[in-house]
Amino acid sequence: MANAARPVVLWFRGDLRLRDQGAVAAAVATGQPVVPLYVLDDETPGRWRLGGASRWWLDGSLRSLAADLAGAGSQLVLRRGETVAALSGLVHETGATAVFAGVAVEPWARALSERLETAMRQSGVAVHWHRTVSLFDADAIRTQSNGPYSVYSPFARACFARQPPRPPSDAPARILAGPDCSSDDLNSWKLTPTSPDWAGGLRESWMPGEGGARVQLRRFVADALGQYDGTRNVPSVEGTSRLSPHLHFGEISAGEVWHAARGAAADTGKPLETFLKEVLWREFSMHLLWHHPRLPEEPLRREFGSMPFRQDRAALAAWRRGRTGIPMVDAGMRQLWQTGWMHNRVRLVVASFLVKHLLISWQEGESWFWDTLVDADLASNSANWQWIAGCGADAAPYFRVFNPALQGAKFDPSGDYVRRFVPELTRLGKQYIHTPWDAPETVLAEAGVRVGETYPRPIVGLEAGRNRALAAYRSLDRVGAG
DNA sequence: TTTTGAGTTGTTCGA
DNA sequence: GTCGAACAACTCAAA
Repeated sequence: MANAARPVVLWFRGDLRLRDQGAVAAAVATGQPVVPLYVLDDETPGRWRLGGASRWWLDGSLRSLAADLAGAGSQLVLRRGETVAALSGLVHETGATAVFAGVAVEPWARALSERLETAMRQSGVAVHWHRTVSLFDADAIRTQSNGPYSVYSPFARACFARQPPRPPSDAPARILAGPDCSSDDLNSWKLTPTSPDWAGGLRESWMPGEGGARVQLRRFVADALGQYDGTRNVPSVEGTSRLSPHLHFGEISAGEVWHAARGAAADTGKPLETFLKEVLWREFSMHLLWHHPRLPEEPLRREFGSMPFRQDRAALAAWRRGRTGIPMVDAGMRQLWQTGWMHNRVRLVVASFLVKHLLISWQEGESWFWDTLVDADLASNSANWQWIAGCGADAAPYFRVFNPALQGAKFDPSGDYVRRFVPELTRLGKQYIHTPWDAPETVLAEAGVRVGETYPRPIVGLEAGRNRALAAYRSLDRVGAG
């Protein structure tokens, strides 16, 4: 076989797109046939294997990618099992001369990259890495003393001071087809639930895939970006970008999001800056995970390791299912359960409630989010849970305890968000929608609400829970941090 | 090396 | 009803 006819393998991981994807462009630029590959590896990630909602999303994303590849004259190969074995097998079968792939930030994925490189080197196959998920190279943003950042603001300043990301590059029009290879049938992976089929709400809410990502980006930039400052905190309004799952699966590049926002919002200075800072929070989370690989498991500030968290299975179950008796918390947890996503503001409220009012460890919340969020992302999930628990980078002071009733009154004053997800309270007016336990009997009767029967009594008093949390935090020994 | 200013997202209390 | 202070001290980043 002449060398020019030998193919290269294009390995997709958290970058399931053809547009503005460096590994795709580089593989095509070799002029050799390209064998695109996705590997479903449930062994390597350990406890961070894909959760249920993520699997549902992945199914749609892979169908979209396969269709787009077919449109370019190529065919996606699906393999299941340990990644290095799968890749080695494919390289051997096809006689590939090189592998092109994106750089990942998850610790297990980084270790995998190293093992792959070793294995390929022994076979004389080159591995070419490309930055496909972040705006900047993992090691590029550094303090003046050449260390990693652990405070967000200077990190963001450093990002803004750098060359902005390059304009997005187009998807290749044609991809030279490789040799025929065996591929799994995606249906055999059973990524979508059947009995029971709990994904109805997900199907209604989302369009996974590169096409869906671009539709969502255009919609956000046209409809919501101009008012982003005000409406992003109002959960009853679609004021946020809702791009998180698309970004997590790499269906759209962070650079393209950056450019689309800049281009469209030249005259909306403040909202644009606020939105770009949100994009940089994602970047900061990746930065933290890169430099602190234990971030998903251990508190960044070690003195929080002795936090007296409680084991309370009943309370944890009530939180998961949205049966705490606190409307704002229950609405958020039910939105998550039904749609695979929760509004950012409400994530803060439910997370603070779990960790502080219920005094249950942030790792429990992290695990539940991991299984139920379509945008579950190891870096963002762990960094944000640590932040709300007070043990992370740049964390909130311990006495900052969100009051879910007050947060509801402030950001969902009409109660529309609560009523959408907590139908038991549909007929309750806005005066008591966030505090039904305070409502007079006549008001409750009129609304058809019986606290303790049709809707739970609060599983913890807001003031009692707050005081218990403050006492627990005060008990920590802050001497000798780190 | 030392110093200085700054640090996502809040709540409560008392004047 | 509104407003400022208190809630703690500590660590980071940069000059």
